[in-house]
Amino acid sequence: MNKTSKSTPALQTPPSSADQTRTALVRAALKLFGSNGFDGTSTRDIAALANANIGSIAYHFGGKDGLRLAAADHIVETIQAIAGQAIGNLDATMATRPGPDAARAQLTAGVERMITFIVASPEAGEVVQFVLRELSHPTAALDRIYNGVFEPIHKRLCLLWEQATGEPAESDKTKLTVFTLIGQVVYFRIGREAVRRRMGWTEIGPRQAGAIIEVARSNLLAILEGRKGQPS
Amino acid sequence: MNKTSKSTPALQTPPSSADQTRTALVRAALKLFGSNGFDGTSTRDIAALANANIGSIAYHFGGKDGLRLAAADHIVETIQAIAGQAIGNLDATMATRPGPDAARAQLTAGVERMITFIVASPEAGEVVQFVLRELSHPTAALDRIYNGVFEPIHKRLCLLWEQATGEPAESDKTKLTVFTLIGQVVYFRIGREAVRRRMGWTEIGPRQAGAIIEVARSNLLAILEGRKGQPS
DNA sequence: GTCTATAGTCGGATAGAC
DNA sequence: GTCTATCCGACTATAGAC
Repeated sequence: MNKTSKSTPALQTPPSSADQTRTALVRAALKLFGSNGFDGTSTRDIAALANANIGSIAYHFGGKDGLRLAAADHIVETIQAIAGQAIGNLDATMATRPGPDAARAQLTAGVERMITFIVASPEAGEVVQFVLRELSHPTAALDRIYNGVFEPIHKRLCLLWEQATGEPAESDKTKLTVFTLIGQVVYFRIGREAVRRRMGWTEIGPRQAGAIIEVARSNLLAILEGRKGQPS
Repeated sequence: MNKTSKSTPALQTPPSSADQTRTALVRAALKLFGSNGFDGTSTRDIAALANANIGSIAYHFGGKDGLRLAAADHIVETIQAIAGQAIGNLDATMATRPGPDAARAQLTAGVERMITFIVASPEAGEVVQFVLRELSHPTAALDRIYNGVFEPIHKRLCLLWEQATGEPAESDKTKLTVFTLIGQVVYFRIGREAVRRRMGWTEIGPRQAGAIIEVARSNLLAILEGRKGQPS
């Protein structure tokens, strides 16, 4: 370790040059895996984008597969941080037991934040594409993402749904309904190009995200309203 | 791989004529492109699955890219046939101008048939995955699919929406709403693995599709109801 | 029209210098 | 820990036999 630090080290854990290489490789891998797929990405490209050498991938992660797992873990951390802000965590909900109105407010706020992230954040593109590919061809990386992201967030939303409507959180109907809520949101990322063309938009930025939020919120409220008078 | 195996076709028919070879190659290509992606599919695999030889790809389609275009055209034909049954075509709607109730009935029937195809049909998996990849990295194949499938079907649904709710078909709100309807359906295909795990289902067959249809129909009716009392 | 052989390129993994 | 050189396998495309 000759040069101690290229840039200002963090407060608590000064990143060694090894850690910096690891992080750079994971970020580059996620970007490229998401964009071009696992097979479509060469270790050479990853190393080049991370400003690292090819051998460092084998050294730090054992190989290309190790990088995929590391990218999955990175996604879990990223989404958990965002979802924690957007809809809180499971334990908090169990403890506070918000009333119907509070639960509705949390649902609408959560949907709004989900859209903002998924539609407007450039990072979400890579993440969504990465997860999509894992969903169509599951590897060990999907297990981590499912257990760390899908299941906890979905359970959290089901719980909010129960408190907003009275329908049991773990009933099939509630679970499927929550999936439809998620589906109508993520579609604006995966079908982004079709939406862009059909809407005549040249880009999908914050302004367009606002229009999407309005429609999604309107849908959510209508579905909530319908369920009140129509118990499962 | 014996050259004597002409009597055991992999997909449909013994490749004895040029047209049969073409068709077998397109079907094999769609299946493999959808499953493993364009880059993840080798011309060797395609030829093997179609029981054709590698050289025939260059001969009939000029190369791998030509096969992608041919697969896109095949998708357009397939979906147009299904969508024609499910929601009729544009001209028919313009001519008949169904009332609100008839339009609603057509919408619910259309959503139901869309789900049945997208969720339960094995063929839909290949098609959806193929289109998904085109959406994330558009090529000339997406242009054909967008013009032949996305735009006409979306316009058709928007028209039905107008007749069901009174909201102008080509307003941003209507167009976005129709996208959310589509999104909540296709999610059950692309997020199929996550749905399967969360629901504890071992498969997603007709029975499970029925449960999904119930929820989607319930959502659709609620959104329609909400829009009646809440004009754009 | 169909099939084979081959040329040329690019991929991941590894060994070893520094 | 970092980087280079290299091996070996897999790919597309093409030329030419049948």
